[in-house]
Amino acid sequence: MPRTAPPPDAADTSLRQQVYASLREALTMGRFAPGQKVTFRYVAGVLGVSLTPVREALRRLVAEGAFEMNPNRSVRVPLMTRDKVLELRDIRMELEGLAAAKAAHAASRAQIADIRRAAREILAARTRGDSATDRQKVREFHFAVYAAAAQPTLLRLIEGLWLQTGPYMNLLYPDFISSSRGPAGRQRLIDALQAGDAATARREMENDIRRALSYVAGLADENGNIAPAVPATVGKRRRPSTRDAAFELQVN
Amino acid sequence: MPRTAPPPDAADTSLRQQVYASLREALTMGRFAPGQKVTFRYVAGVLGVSLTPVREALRRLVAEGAFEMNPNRSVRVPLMTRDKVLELRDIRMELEGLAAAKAAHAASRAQIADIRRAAREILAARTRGDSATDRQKVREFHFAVYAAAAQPTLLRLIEGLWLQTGPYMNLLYPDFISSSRGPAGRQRLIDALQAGDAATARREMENDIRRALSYVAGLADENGNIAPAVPATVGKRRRPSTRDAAFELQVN
DNA sequence: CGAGCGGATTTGTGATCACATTATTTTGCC
DNA sequence: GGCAAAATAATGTGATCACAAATCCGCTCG
Repeated sequence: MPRTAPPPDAADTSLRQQVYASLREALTMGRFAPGQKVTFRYVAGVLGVSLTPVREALRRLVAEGAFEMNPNRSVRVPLMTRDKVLELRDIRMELEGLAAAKAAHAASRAQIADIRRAAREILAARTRGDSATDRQKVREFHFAVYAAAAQPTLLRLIEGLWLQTGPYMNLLYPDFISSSRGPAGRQRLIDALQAGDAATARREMENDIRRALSYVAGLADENGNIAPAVPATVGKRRRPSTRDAAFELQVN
Repeated sequence: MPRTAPPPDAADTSLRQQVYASLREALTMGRFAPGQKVTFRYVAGVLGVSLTPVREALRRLVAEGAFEMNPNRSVRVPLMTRDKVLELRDIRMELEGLAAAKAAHAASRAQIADIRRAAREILAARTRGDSATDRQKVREFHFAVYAAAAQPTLLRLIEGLWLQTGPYMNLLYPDFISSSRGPAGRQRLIDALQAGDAATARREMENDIRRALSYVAGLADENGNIAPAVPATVGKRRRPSTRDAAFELQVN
C-alpha cells in the first residue's frame, strides 16, 4: 500500500511486474518443487502485497505454461514428462537454431565479445566444480547469442520456453556435464557467428539443445515421469503452513 | 502417448476467459483498427463486466503480443511493420513447418479427412469469390494440420503467432490469392501427410507461409509501415464515445 | 495567433470486500 | 471402529473504492 513515488523514467515498477519477476526468478532458480501447489494468498502473504497483483502475475505465468491450473482451481508447478521434454526439445531446436542463424548475420563485435566472455566463464566455473555458477553462465551464454539476433518476438518466445525447461536443467549436473564435449561445440558456434556462417551456427545450437534435452528425457521412469530437479520434501503429507518457506521471495 | 483431443480449457466459464475469448475473436476478425487505443473501462462497459476480468484478459493479450502497452499507460493494437512481418514469417516457418512434419508421423485417418475437407472448402469459397469464408477455411485447414501433430505446447505457440499476424491476413485478398498456386501446394501437403513424408510436409508448409508473408512484407511503405487490414475510420480525430462500436463484443 | 500553464477529467493500479465453490475436518450413526 | 454426511475452513473470482499519474482542455500571456 505505501508506494513511494516511482522513479520518473525507470522500467515497469508496478507491483504486478515485481511479483511476476519474483515468481519467475524463483522458478528459474528451482526454488519451487515440481508439483507444488501455490496459492494466491500464500504468494501475497510472502511478498506483502494484496491479491490483485499476484493474480495478474500468476495468471500470466499460467498462460505461459510456467504454472498450470487444474479445472477445479489450484495453481501448481507442472510436472515434467518425457513427452513434454521431447516436445520442448524440438521446439527449442527450431527457435534457438533460428536465433543463432540470425545472430550470425547480425552480431556486432561487442556482442561477440560478450558471448566469448560468457563461454570463458562457463569453463572457469566448470573447472572449479561450481555448478550453480556454471548453470547461470550457460544461461548467459545462450541469451547473449539470442540478444545478438535482435529479434524481439523470437526472444520473448525463447524466454518462455526456458521458463518451462529451466527448473529441470539441474538434472544435467554433474553426470551429463562431465561427459559433455560442450567447450568444442561452443567454440565452433562462436567461430561461426564471427564468420557469419549461419548454417553452422544453427547446427551447433541445435546439437547443443538436442544433446542436453535428450539426456533429460532419458531420465524418465517407466511411466514417463521425470524426477524434480530438487526433490521436494514430500515425505508424508506435510500440511503447508502459511510461513512454509518453500521459496524465498522479495519485492525489494 | 494417446493424446486424442483433450480440451485444456473447455469448461472454463470464468468471465476472464470469456472476455479473453471475445477480444481474441475481435482481433482475429479484424474488428480492431491497428493503432486503436483500447481502454479497460471501455471494454468493461461494452461487455457489461467490471474492470477485474478485463484487466486480466487484456494483460494476458499484452503478454502474448496481441496488444501492446506504452510505458505511460495505454493499451493499443500494434501497428505492423515490415521488420515485424519478416520476423513473424521466419518464426512461423519454423514452428508450423515443425508441426507439419510431426503431423506427417502422427495424423490419423480421420484427421487427414478433416484436412482434406477443409482444403475442398477453401476451393469452394474461392470459386465463389467469398473471401471471408476463404480466410476462415484457410485457418481451419492450417489448424487441422497442427491439431494432427498432437503437440500441445507447439499448438499454443502457433495460436499466439496467428493472433499477431491474423488481422493483416486480409491484405492477401484478393490480389495475392488470384495469383496464388495454393491448391497444388495444399494437395502436395496432404499427400505428404498421408504418406508419412515429414520432410515434404514441412517444406510445403514453409513455402506456403513464406509466400504469404513475403507478399505482406512487400506491401510496406517507404517507412516500413504496413497499412491496416481494414482501414480505420480515422479521417480526422474522432472522439470515441463510450458507445463507439469500433468492435462488437458479447459475452456469449 | 500561438505557446505555455493550471485545473479538471480520464485511466491504470492496488486494496478490500462479498460470495460461490472446493477442500478439509469434524461429527454422528451403525 | 469405519465411513458417510454435515460443518467449517480455504481459495479463486468478480465488484467496488481510493488514488496517483497521465491526458485533455480552456485560459492567459507574450
